[in-house]
Amino acid sequence: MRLEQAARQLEVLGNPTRLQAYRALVRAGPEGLPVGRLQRRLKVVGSTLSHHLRRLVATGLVTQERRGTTLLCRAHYPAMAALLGYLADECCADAPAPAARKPAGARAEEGKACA
Amino acid sequence: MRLEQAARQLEVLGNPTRLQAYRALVRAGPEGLPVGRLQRRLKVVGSTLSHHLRRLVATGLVTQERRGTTLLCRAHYPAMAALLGYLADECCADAPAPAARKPAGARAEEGKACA
DNA sequence: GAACTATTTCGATGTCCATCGAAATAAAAC
DNA sequence: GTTTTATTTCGATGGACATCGAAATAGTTC
Repeated sequence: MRLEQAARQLEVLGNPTRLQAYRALVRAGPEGLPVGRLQRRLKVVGSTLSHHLRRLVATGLVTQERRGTTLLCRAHYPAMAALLGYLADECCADAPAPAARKPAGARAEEGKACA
Repeated sequence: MRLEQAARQLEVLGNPTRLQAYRALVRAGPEGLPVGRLQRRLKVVGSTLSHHLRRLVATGLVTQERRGTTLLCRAHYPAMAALLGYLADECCADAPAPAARKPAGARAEEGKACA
């Protein structure tokens, strides 16, 4: 059921407002950004942003940490790496080898169209 | 408005059935798969699969080509690469350099957390 | 052109989601 | 403890989507 998890994360990233927020966090790096700064940057109503951040956190793409009165948000990079890997890995895994037989134990590298 | 395009593609991939179909095509490699084979593999009603494929094609993630009576579907790898790049690129671009000043013209490589 | 296979379009149904404003909570400052 | 700032929860609204079965279309074969 790994597919379900990936689909959930992709769906969460598939909303323009959420994608914008997530990208801002990715750009911000390990220091992250507080909710308020995100809100001002994206020009979105607070309650709406809160809703979106909740979904990002729920799927493991973003983490939050209290910092006094503000809430610090950070992109969770391992989750991003896993998701990208899920999409890119096994590319052409089922493709018939163009000419040569794949040697046993070797990953099919020939014909990789998504290099 | 490149963000809108990326969000649309992510949202399209964010449905389990569609993600399954897309992954099957990615695995299949450049040869692609006909609709009927996808249908049997995913065990999904024909009309539903047709609906999903239409969305994958509409966002440029999949291409189709008539092959006699069957319709051949292929993952469009440049689109996938562009989407993955959109997510991964500019990681930490806004992050303050930890110690050294970034030399002018050089991309901030230090602190890249998503390597 | 009739029969057959492959795929799509249509119409209907139920569900989930984005967005907002107002009110509620959390934490700090005074 | 009251004021102030930061963020969330609540409730409502309008719109989009997934799924299905039945009927329609495209293309092949006889």
